[in-house]
Amino acid sequence: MTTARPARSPRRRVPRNTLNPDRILDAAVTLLDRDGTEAFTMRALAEELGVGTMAVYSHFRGKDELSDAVAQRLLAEVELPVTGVGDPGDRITEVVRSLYRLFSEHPSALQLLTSRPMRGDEQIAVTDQLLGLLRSAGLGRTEAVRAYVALMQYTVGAAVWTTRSRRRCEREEGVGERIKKRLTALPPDSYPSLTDLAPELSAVGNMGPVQFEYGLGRLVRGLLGR
Amino acid sequence: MTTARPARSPRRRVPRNTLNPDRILDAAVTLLDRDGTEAFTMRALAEELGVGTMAVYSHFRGKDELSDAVAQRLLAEVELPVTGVGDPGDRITEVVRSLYRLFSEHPSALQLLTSRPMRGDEQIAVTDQLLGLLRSAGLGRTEAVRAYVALMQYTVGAAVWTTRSRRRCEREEGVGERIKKRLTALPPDSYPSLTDLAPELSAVGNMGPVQFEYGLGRLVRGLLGR
DNA sequence: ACCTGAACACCGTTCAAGT
DNA sequence: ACCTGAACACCGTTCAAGT
Repeated sequence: MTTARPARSPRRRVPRNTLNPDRILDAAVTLLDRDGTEAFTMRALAEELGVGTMAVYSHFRGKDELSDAVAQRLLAEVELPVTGVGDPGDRITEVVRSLYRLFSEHPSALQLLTSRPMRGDEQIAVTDQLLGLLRSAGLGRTEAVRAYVALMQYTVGAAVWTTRSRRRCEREEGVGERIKKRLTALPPDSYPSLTDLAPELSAVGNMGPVQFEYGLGRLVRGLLGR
Repeated sequence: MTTARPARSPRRRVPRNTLNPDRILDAAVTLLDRDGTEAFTMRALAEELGVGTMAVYSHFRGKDELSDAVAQRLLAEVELPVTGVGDPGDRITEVVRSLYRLFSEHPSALQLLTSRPMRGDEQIAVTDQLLGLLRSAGLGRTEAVRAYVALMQYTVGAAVWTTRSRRRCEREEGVGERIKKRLTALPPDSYPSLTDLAPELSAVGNMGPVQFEYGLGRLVRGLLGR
């Protein structure tokens, strides 16, 4: 029959070989950045690509394998500073900062990267560089590993935190004002610091990078022991 | 007809008022701790409670409202040290540590707590206490707020990281050995630090609390500037 | 008021079929 | 080999109905 389907899309059979892993990954990243993790659906992805839902399965075993590949591709974007000179502390800060930038630019990458083990070459290169820098900053073997993990933990946490408060600011209007109102309405006897610092607290929402720099700087200082 | 259903459960109509918000929350936490976030389903929850799927909807508007309530209940478990004396740095460490413990004991709470804005009185009390301690440690108004956020970010990140690697250790056998093998197999010329520190790196998986203490100690030191 | 099942619009994925 | 639609077992939720 030629009766039109419920209008989903007037797509006819697409020429063969229009799809390949790269095109799929591009579309996946686009979809993820534009609509977020919960909209990252095999069906939505196929729609984005203008193909049938099952077409993607010819190139990836399933959503899990696809998600792994997306994480890989995003990690490959992290640019490592090649400059071999300079204060180790500064260079550490640089590498970690570029990781944080990745998470900020691709908020949904975060969930992908934190919800699955970090395999892959890109991750390996970053790790090796950081460990080397920490060692050359004078840390012992175990200490360097601990410091590396602490840096990763802080970065992931900062990114999760930032992403969440940014999402909130986008969704609701005038969040800062509302927070301030709620804080100043609290009983000062029970919550003296909270009411006192209401102005500073309500401003914290939209200062992701500044906040990250602050914490990272202090953490590096604490880790390197000066 | 009296033909048995496909055996889902031989449940008959349950007496009224067997359900209440508290019982539901208990079951939700149990389910979450036992089977994880992805198994936390309205249908599974109903099964756990021995009621029909829709029974829960008489007490919560939907899964979102229920999830909020679960997050609330878990936060209420955080015990705040009431001791009003002692080094501010130590007391800060104590509060943050108890937050981390909450996340460790209820891994799935983490996703709940990070995926939605922290509203609720429990969160407020923790925040006020930390801000007060940071101020009494000599930090300025803005600095105290920044330090508070940095501490939260580190805690969330550490919890996410720990949870993930623990899940991985549970799922797969002998992860440490496998990681070590993979690391020592890498070309030492390209990744000198990684291959050199293979023993320390492969041991990092199962030392959550120790690692957390290390990073937290250094972060606090950096934040308080000594 | 509280609990029920059927039904709806989603999801990932299997499978047999088209080209 | 690559792409297709139908179908299956899930999901959250609406709705009319039972008690």
